[in-house]
This record gives sequence, C-alpha cells and structure tokens, in this order.
Amino acid sequence: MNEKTTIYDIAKALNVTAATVSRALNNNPKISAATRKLVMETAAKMNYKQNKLALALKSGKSNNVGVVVPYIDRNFFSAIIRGIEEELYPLGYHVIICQTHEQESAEIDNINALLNAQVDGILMSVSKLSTQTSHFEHVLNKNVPLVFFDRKKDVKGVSTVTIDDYQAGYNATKHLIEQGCSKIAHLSGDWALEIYKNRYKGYKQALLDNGITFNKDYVIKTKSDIKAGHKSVEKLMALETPPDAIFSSSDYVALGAIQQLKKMGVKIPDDFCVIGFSNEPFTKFMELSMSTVDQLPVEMGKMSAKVFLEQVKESNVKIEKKVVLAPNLKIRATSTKK
Amino acid sequence: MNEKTTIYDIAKALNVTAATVSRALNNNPKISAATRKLVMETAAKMNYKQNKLALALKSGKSNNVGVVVPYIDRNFFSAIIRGIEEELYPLGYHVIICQTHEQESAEIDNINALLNAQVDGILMSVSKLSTQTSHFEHVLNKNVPLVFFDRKKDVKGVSTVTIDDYQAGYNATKHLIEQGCSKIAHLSGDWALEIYKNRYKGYKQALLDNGITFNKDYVIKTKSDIKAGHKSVEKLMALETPPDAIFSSSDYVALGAIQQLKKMGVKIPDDFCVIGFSNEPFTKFMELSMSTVDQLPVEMGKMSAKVFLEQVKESNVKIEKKVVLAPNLKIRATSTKK
DNA sequence: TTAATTTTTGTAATCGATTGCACGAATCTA
DNA sequence: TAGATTCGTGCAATCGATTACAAAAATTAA
Repeated sequence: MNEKTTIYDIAKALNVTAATVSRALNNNPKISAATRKLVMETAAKMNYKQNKLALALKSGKSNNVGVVVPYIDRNFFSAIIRGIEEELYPLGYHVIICQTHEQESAEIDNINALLNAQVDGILMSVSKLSTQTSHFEHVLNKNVPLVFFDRKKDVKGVSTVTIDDYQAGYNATKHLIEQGCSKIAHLSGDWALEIYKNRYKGYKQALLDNGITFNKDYVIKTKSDIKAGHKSVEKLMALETPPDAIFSSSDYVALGAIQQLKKMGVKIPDDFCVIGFSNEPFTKFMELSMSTVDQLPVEMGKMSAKVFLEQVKESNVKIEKKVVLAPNLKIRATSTKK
Repeated sequence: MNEKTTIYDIAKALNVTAATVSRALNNNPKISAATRKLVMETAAKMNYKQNKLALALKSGKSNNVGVVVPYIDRNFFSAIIRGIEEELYPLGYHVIICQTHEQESAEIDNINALLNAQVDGILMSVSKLSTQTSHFEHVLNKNVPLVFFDRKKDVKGVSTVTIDDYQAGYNATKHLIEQGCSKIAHLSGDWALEIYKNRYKGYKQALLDNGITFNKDYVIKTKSDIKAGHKSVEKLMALETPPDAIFSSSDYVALGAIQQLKKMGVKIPDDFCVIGFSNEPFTKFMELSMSTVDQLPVEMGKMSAKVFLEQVKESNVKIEKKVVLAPNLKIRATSTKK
C-alpha cells in the first residue's frame, strides 16, 4: 500500500514491458484491446497513480503556473487568484502562489524560482517598487508566457488584462460632479504604475469636460493605507479653499479620509462626498457604505487565465493581447446627497 | 539565450562529464578548487539554472506543498495562506493552492491531484460537507505529511493547528454576561465540524457557570452567510421571550443579524449585544464596529508550516502534534454598553 | 503453403540531475 | 624508488514516464 507503484511494477506483474503499460494507459491505438483491459485493471488494482513529475520532466510541461501578487490576503488579489484557479484547475493546471510584499527583489526571486520550477506560465501584478524590466524579458526569453493583470509594465511580448482605469476615474469624477461637487480632490498612488496615472487622467479630463478648473493642489500622491488617508485630509482641509469631494485610488486611503473628515466634523455626504477604489468587502458595511469602483477581480482572474491558455495553444505565434475590462462604479452612501 | 542550458552543456563546453559539473555546483568536496571555479564561472556565463523537476524526480522531493481551503478569497483563509507562504518560501518551498468550494468531491480531487504532483506535504482545512476520512488516510499511506488547520477531522496520524474554540466561545459569552445580557442566543454552524461544536460548548458552559439557564430555543444552526443572519433574527425575535444578545460563530451571520435587528428597530448595543467570529476586516469598519473573535490566521498559517517542517525533519518518527492557539476576543462597539 | 501485410509488443534513448563505484594520476612514506 | 595513500574524475545506473524504431506475432492474400 505504502509503496508507490510505477508502470514498471505493473509491467513486471503482467510480464510485459513498461512501454506496453504506458501505451495501454494512454489509450494508444496500437495496443490490443485485451492487453489494454488487463493493464487498466491491474493498474487500478495496484492503485497506480501517474507520477506527474516524471511526465513533466519528459514532456517539458509541468502543468503548473505561477501567480505573483503583492499580498494574497488583499481581497482584490485573492479574488483574482480565485478566478485564475477556477479557470485553470479543470484543465489540470495547478496554481503556485508567490507574494512580493511590493519588493522588487522578492519579485525577481519569485520569478526565478518559478522558472526553475519549470512553470508553464507566469501571471502577475507588478509590484509597486518595481523599476527594472529585465526580469520580465528573462521570462519571455525562456519562452514562458507572461501575463500582467491590473498592474502592468510596458514590456514587448507581454499580454495584459486590466480594467479601463481612465474610464473608471472619469466616471467616478463625473458622478461626483453630478452630485454637485465642484472642488474635487484626488488621492493617487505612485505614477510609476499606469493604473494610478490613468485614474488621474480620467479624473482630470472629467473636470475639464465639465468646465471645472483643474487645481493641482487637490492632487496628492500617497501610499495605500488608512494613515495616508488621515494625513491627506489634514493637508487638503488646511488649504485656503478646501475641497468638497475626494476621489481616491484606494479604498483604504478613502477609509482613512472618511475617518479624518468625521473627526473634523465634516458631514458626509451632505457637505463632502467620497469615492474609493477596489470595492473591498468592508466598503459595503461601513457606517456609511462607501462608493467605490469595482474592478471585477474574479473576472479579471478568469480572463488572465484565458489569455494564458491562448498563449499556450498558439505557442508558435507570439501574441500580445491587451484585454481591457469595463469598471463598475458602485454608488453608495458616501457620495449620494439627498 | 533562448535555450535552457543543462549540466551537459556545461560539461561539453569544458570537456568534462556532467557528473563533475554536478559535483562542482553542489560544492562536493571531492572536486578540485580549480575545476569548481571553472565550472561555476562557466555556469554563470551560460546562464545555467537548475531544473527543479529533474531534481525532484531524482530526489523524490518536489519542494512543493499543497494547501487546500474552501475559498481563497475569504480573508481568514487567505491570511492563513499568507502565513504558510511566508514561513515556507525562505526554505525553498512553493505553495500550491486548491479550493474545495466546501465540496467533498473537490476535496478528494484536489488531494489526489496534489499527490500525483508529488507534493511534500498537504496543509488543509476540511470542507464543511466532508464526511469520509479515507482520502486523508490515503495521504498518510503515501507517507505524505498532513496537517489540518482550523477545521479538522479526527484522523490518526494527522497533526492539527487550531484555536481553542471552546475557550473562545466561553470568553465571548462571559463577556456578554458581564455586559448585563442574560438571554444570550447562539448562532452556530454544522456540528459535523468540531469548531462549531466547541464554540457551542464553551457558550453553554459560560452560561451554566454564571447561573444562567440554558435555553435550547436560543441555539440555531445556520449556514455562514448574511441571509442566514436575517432569518435567524426573525426566528429569535418571534420567540415568546426574545434574547438580548447573540454570540455568532460567523462574522457574516452576525452582520446579517445586526442588519435585521436594525431593521426591526432594536438598539445595539444598548438593548442588544452582538459578537461575531473571525475578525473579518469589515467588522472593524461597520457602522458600529463589531465585536468578534480573532483567530490569528497568519499565526495559524505559520504554525501549520512549522508543524509540517517538523514532520518532514522527523520523517522516521510518526508525530501527531496538536497545537492549540489562544483566541483573541476583540471587544468593540456592538457589545459595549455605556 | 508461402509471401506480404498488418498488429502488437519490445528495445532503447530521452528528459536533467545525482551518486556509488572504479580507475588513473598525483602525492606521500619508508 | 617501489608501494601505499589520497585526490579528482569518469562510468553508468537511477528517478518514472514517453516514444521512435525494430522485431515478432498474427492475419491476410495468392
């Protein structure tokens, strides 16, 4: 029971060769029906299980894909992983998870480890502190498909799955304007990441399209945590003309902003509207449910998996697909004036 | 560049055998310093990367561990995975993720797939609908270490890492009593899972220890979603003597309960206290921050990883370790009377 | 009945690394 | 300087599967 049975064990038991056993198990047509049946039965009886490692070594396909994200316990990322897993598992793939903690060095480490483990592809969201692109090119040089989701870098040969961050920023800002806000601030992230830049661009364009002057004092680049929200609001409210709304690129920053605004006695949503970004689960259950932008992470994960699969199928052709999903504005209490 | 270089390529380049290259790269003492240096340099120059698949096949160790959870986008589970990953990654292990969606069939599938992939161990939380144990014994028969975290089944040879659910239930209930509540209801889950049974037992004992009569009408077994919370409250409030507090085994159910209570005009916490379970991120940011029990998932993940590592180290001895972590009661607004 | 086909099975190489054993060369001992 | 050690390297098997190619067996054709 304990011992693992191999095709050689089956072969010995039936007095044939391993080649015959292998062919029988793989339904190779050049095997007689009788032996096939015999082999199948004996295999079942001996509790044979194919050793995927041996298969992987022989075939060069490990049936593993690597997924690299900053943190797996951020809902946005774990939901993406869920999507990826659900799409790939039925096809026999396994998903190997790595975290970067937003460190480029960890990102490089992870990628190398995944390549050494002979993964069939890498799906990832670039870490914030990532500046180089050589490790991505390295992946492509090894002919391993690479797909960026959400956060991407401009690398030739890499397919990407993102949402339309520009549109998301535009829509969110427009919604705030429609609520009667005219002094709209924007809490952004590091512009080295396109997502933040694009949300900002959408924000700016929405202002211009609606005849609102852009005020650069209203734009603050921050980290993505609650404390950053506190500080940003302090700064904004100390301005000569404080804003009357915030569009934040992060739900956590928006949460911090709301906490600080409350502390300062500002009435939300009547005197101040807030919209976050990501539709983190907590946004729905806050004292005032928070408006935010849903990025459809499960869909994004599934789409990334599909793009990867296409890449595998057409391994001869170099495809560089750019999928852009439509964001979904969730209008809730923090931006709904009576 | 494109081609993967093997030790054979290096061997050919240096006019030695692959054996020498292998030994040099592994710092085998029986290789001369000169050749070692030469091999190392050539390997670096040719951009050699060890093929872990070949190594795994040869050594019988894949350096992969499987982690099986119901859903990865539940914060409790993703935080555990984070803990596991952080503990094992520095040691060269990779974490393969599988989801069961609470289905036993998926659980069995996942386990088999992981075994075929030759994982070095399986860490998992048993699915709710799981009734058999043969697939667990199957893992042990193959000499693959198995560790249950949080949700466990009684299987000989399996180590477990859990929190003291009895104590958690006891403490939560005692706290409610101290707040002046005396008609405390309990929303539980399927008692096929020990965690729910133990929380219930702790709840009951706390009542008895404080001279409160146990009322079985106050105990409801439900699913773990928001709607279940709505329905349970409807039932409870329709009782002749409705309760004045709820200790829920799930944050989601507690959330549903709170929503329904509000709808019915019940004042929380003054007239009714609520405590949930799991410390899901949203509990902190609700209209009234929710009291709950923190299960220290990251710690639990790390501990599970450590138990696995011990098992690997002492592969000759069969250890069956039972680690019980202390839960952490988070007292917040929903159970704090003025 | 014998030659020509077609089926079925076996032989052996391969994927990429590790390692016990053996062998030649260098070094040491007396 | 002959004999004993030590050192460094090569040979070949191994992990478990797949698969061209060859060979044997069974079937068909003449």
